Amino acid sequence: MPRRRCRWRSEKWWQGEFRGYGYRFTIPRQIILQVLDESKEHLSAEDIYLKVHQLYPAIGLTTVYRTLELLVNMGLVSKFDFGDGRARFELSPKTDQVSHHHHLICTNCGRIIDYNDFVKEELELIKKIEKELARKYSFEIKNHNIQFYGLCDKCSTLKK
Amino acid sequence: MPRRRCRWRSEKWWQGEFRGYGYRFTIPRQIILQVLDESKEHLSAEDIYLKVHQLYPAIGLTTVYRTLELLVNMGLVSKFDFGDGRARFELSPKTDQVSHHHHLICTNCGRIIDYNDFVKEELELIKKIEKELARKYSFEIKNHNIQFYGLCDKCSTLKK
DNA sequence: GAAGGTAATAGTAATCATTTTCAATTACAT
DNA sequence: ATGTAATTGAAAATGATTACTATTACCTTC
Ligand SMILES: [Mn+2]
Ligand SMILES: [Mn+2]
Ligand SMILES: [Zn+2]
Ligand SMILES: [Zn+2]
Repeated sequence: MPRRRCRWRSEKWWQGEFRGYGYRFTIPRQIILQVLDESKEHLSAEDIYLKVHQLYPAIGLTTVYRTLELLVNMGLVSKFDFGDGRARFELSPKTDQVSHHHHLICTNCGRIIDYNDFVKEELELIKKIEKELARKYSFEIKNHNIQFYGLCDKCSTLKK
Repeated sequence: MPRRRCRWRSEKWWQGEFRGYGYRFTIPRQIILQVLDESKEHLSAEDIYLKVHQLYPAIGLTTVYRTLELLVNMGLVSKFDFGDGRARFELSPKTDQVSHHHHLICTNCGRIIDYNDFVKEELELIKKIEKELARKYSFEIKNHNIQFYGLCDKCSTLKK
């Protein structure tokens, strides 16, 4: 019978990331990562704050913003703008079970659909583009953002 | 010798668009379009306001915002978010001499590079994706947004 | 061409996501 | 256990965008 390590909050692998960067692995940071890890949605800073607040009411909104910025810089979290005036966050693909995907955004109801059907082909093209642009513009690509805007099934039929 | 039509402000073709929609082609709208037409940059609402203000000081910032929203809805203008907290605008590709292009964004200095080297290939892939996603998710794609983040030549060498 | 009705406008105030400030607390190497 | 720099939370500031309201421009009808 495997001995279960006694731990109040699960010690995910990313604790090591923090140490590597010389950052402290504090309770707010743990909780915020936990919340991100447990959600499949595209949470805003305030969404995250509210969930965090349930687990640990002492944590302030400012800390959520600060931590998210840190996590984005560390590459653990991706930040998106879906056009509704607030930033959205999700755990980065490499981070976990989450696979690399892109987004469909309904401009009517705001629904976000993750898709990764074509991500492989997209990534191939991107890799090619990346090389050429690096040569032509001496531009060092670190990241990309691909999203499609339109109408989801419900909104599409509704408009007819 | 071609007779030059006497006109104070050039009557661009988009005047027709307005009438088609049942909108008035007012002076603020003309000036704002003119400013967009004459600029190759990616202007924020305030950038536009300042330029407009030089030509026609009576026009207010609110009108700039309202007009931009209208123009975006009409499809004459494209709105972008390059991550610096303010929206950026440019005349839509179909509109004019402007060709369809995508953007490279330097995350260090904020420089924006237009490129259209691969846009053709990208658009082919997009068209394909579009069809499949429309089938699979019943999602009606109207628009897309592709941008690359990284370091421009200057910032790239600076960091070494 | 004048009156009436509606769309559009300018200036102001309000909103709201995000940052900044700063004193108090905490993690953690010693 | 202690010292110290990193981190935090509350409050205030910021800054882009939007809402409100009175005024104006434009178009239609007489
Ligand atoms: Mn997603
Ligand atoms: Mn451009
Ligand atoms: Zn929808
Ligand atoms: Zn740069």
